[in-house]
Amino acid sequence: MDTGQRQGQRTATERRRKELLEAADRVVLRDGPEASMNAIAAEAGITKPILYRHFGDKSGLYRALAQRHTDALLASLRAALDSGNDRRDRVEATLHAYLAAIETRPQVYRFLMHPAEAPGDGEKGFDGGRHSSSLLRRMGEDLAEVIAERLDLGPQSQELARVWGHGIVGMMHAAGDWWLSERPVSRDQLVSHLADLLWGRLAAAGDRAGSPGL
Amino acid sequence: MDTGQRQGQRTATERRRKELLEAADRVVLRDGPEASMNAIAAEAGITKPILYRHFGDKSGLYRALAQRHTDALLASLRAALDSGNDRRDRVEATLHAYLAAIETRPQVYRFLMHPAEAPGDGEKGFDGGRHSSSLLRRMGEDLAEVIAERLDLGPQSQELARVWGHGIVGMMHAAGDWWLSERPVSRDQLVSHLADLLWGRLAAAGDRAGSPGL
DNA sequence: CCTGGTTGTTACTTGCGGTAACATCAGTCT
DNA sequence: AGACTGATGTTACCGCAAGTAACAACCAGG
Repeated sequence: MDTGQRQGQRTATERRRKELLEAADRVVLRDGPEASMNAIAAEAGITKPILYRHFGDKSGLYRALAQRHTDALLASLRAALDSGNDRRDRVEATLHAYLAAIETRPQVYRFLMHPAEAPGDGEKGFDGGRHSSSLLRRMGEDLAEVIAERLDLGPQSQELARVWGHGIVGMMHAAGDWWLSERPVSRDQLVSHLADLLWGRLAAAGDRAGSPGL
Repeated sequence: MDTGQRQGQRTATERRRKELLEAADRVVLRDGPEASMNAIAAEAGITKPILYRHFGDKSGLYRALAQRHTDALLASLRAALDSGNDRRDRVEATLHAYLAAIETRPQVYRFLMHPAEAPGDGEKGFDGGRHSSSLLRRMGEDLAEVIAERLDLGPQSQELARVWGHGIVGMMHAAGDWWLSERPVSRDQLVSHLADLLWGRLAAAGDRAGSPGL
């Protein structure tokens, strides 16, 4: 049996792959998501074809790269969802975890939201809005799952949970993106304002005097 | 004085520009945002350099192209915000307007959210998350403005309005994007679920029996 | 007639993603 | 030992897209 050797080879290739991913990571974090395959190969001390052997094409590399960061971020969000004493605490902790992540490593964040899709990416024509980063989708689905399993939402709970999951994630994302680029308020304030929004303060607020009303 | 002639030239070039934009529009709607400058030029019956003379570079063309659609969409959203009888009606009408737009013209939607940024796009390095489409930002700012001028939110109303504007827009966007690609529910249901979320039903829902609580 | 500006062209450069063909070295099978 | 396998690595190339000269033609006004 040659599994002994096969195993050795296997782990060796995987170690190599990991090294390549780390090199790619450095380059992407330094040069942004538009980093060329040549640049990444150079950083790893090799040449292009090797990258292609390991990852197929650019989007393959980027997917592998994205998954590591995505997994890490999702784990921290899940942890935050299990912390705190009441629901508001948990929601605020999760928002904090997300915002802290994008604040401390904006390059990673930018990369994750912008997977730099392959130019010739399969079917053409009416394919709807399939552009979005898979991170948003995964976060939305994960949150939906948590909501569905922990909250009692009556008959349509499945649909509701998914809509809310994606909606809340989108809210967090867009607000975070805007906040990151302008920093008009502190993180604490941002979190608190977003939680207020989720707690229905928009519906409860009074119309301004003399306005047509909202 | 040659202003007469200059004016004539001026309007002529602008008419030409408009024609070029319309050709570009057709191509982008047919081939997606990755349409090449060559293809666009061919559709317009001319060659590349003319496009470059009019729009500088690809991102210039795309910005011009995006602005037309963005303006149209924003106008329809503003109209929706002024319709209806109570606040919930108005919010639902706005959600409907947005979702109807992306539903009936997904290619336009995809293009707007994905401006296909120029490869060498200016400053490098730590530039935070400046990736996002300008449409989201404009919608967020517009909504913030409406909220601030119509709602009485106490002392921090400016901050609150902006956070909410971007947050709500992000919620609408992410939920819409997900919905467009999976179509798990009807548009009416989606709108109603999202409005429920904004109306604080997440905070009000009860914990499921036996769950750790959310 | 000639000069200046606009419209258009062809032909080029540069840089990217991706691939083919070839060389090499390590361990395995007989 | 020597042939076989399979991974690592190379150079050199293809095709294509963005962007840029450099040149040709037309059409005013002096």
